[in-house]
Amino acid sequence: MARARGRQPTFDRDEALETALDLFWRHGYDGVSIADLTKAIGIAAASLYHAFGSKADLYREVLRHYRSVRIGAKEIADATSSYDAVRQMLDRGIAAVTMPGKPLGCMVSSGMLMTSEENADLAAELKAIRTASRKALERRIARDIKEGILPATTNAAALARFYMTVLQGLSVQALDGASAAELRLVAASALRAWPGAPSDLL
Amino acid sequence: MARARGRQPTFDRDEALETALDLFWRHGYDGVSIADLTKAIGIAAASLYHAFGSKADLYREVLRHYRSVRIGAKEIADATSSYDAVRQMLDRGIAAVTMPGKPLGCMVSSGMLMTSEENADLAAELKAIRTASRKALERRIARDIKEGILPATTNAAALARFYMTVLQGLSVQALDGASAAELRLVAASALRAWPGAPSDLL
DNA sequence: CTTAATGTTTAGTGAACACTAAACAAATGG
DNA sequence: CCATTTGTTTAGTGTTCACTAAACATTAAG
Repeated sequence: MARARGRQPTFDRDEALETALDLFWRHGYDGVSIADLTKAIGIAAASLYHAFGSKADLYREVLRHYRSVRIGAKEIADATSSYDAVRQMLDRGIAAVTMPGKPLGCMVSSGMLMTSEENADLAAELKAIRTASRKALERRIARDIKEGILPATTNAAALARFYMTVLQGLSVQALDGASAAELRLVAASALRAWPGAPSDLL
Repeated sequence: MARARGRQPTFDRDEALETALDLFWRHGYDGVSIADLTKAIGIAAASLYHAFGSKADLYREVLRHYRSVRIGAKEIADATSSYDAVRQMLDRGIAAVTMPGKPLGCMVSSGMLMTSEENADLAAELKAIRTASRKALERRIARDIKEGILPATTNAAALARFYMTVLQGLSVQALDGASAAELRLVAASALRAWPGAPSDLL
């Protein structure tokens, strides 16, 4: 496999994606302009379009890169138990929304929640990602119910939705300045609602 | 008190605020343009500026109107118990984010979470509202601890933050299409984490 | 009726928006 | 060297952005 034929790019595509990730993560899709991106990356607008297609396509690629580093449907399905899946999801979620040197919050949990109709397609893609995670958790919980690990009276859909609710709320809390330690206490509270979790009083 | 001196407005100011509320609620601050507002209200841009000052000022007034109809720091402080405050907060929150005929989600919980730096001041005002609610709940819980209603080992700050986290997550879930009934099950799960709540297994 | 006050409209401001045509630059293959 | 391929730049496109100056319209006070 020889080198590509034409002129070589003057910028590192992965570095540019990281730069775009930082901007989109920090300011959201609407809050970042093409001018912001080209200035931060250090290229002309035409180069950015040549490399990434459009602003929406760049956002999609940034989002794919962002998601590849964190826990998703696959990790949930592969967890040793649904309780462990939830614990891991919350732990990793907290780490993700409070990473030092990175923007606060989560691009998926807090991204494009309210946006114009012209960006409705991108918002729908984010919503689909959130829904897929919830469904994966629901399936993992249902499996534990079928295997008798969780009581038969457990409502898998409701329990999965509850922990997704907490996860999404954690992103808002991080954006409002909560530390990882404070969020771990929140996660601990949430885990007290797990079916069969010990009550500390009475 | 006689009538005002000059020409009478041709539009109802409260109706205009309601229209602006619907737009901002549905599409967020960035997702609504002055052109959107003037078209929906049915007035020229100059009239809107004459009546409301600026887009940011209009948003502030819309937000004040929006908040006046829902539970805030005062209702939390006046609740008969911190548990009741939390239960009411979740119940009313669910009703607010799933009101038929109204936009989904909550302007405060899901508003301006990621925005450009030029709107950082508005985002900070929303953050301040969220923080004030959390602090009010924390004080209400601390009072119940001091009065012996809650165990002395209870962490008021952590518990308040947990239920604010759930409340903010509920808004995302509503935006993603969850029904009020589904969200009530989420709230029920969350209340199982209350100190001394009965565990349904062992 | 005149004056003052207030709200309206038309018609615009300059700036920023996402995006692109066209020419130039640098690389490989023959 | 020449052709081809690819990425670059400059210099724009038309549109939309939030916002406003100035003239006109309607009201009450004097």
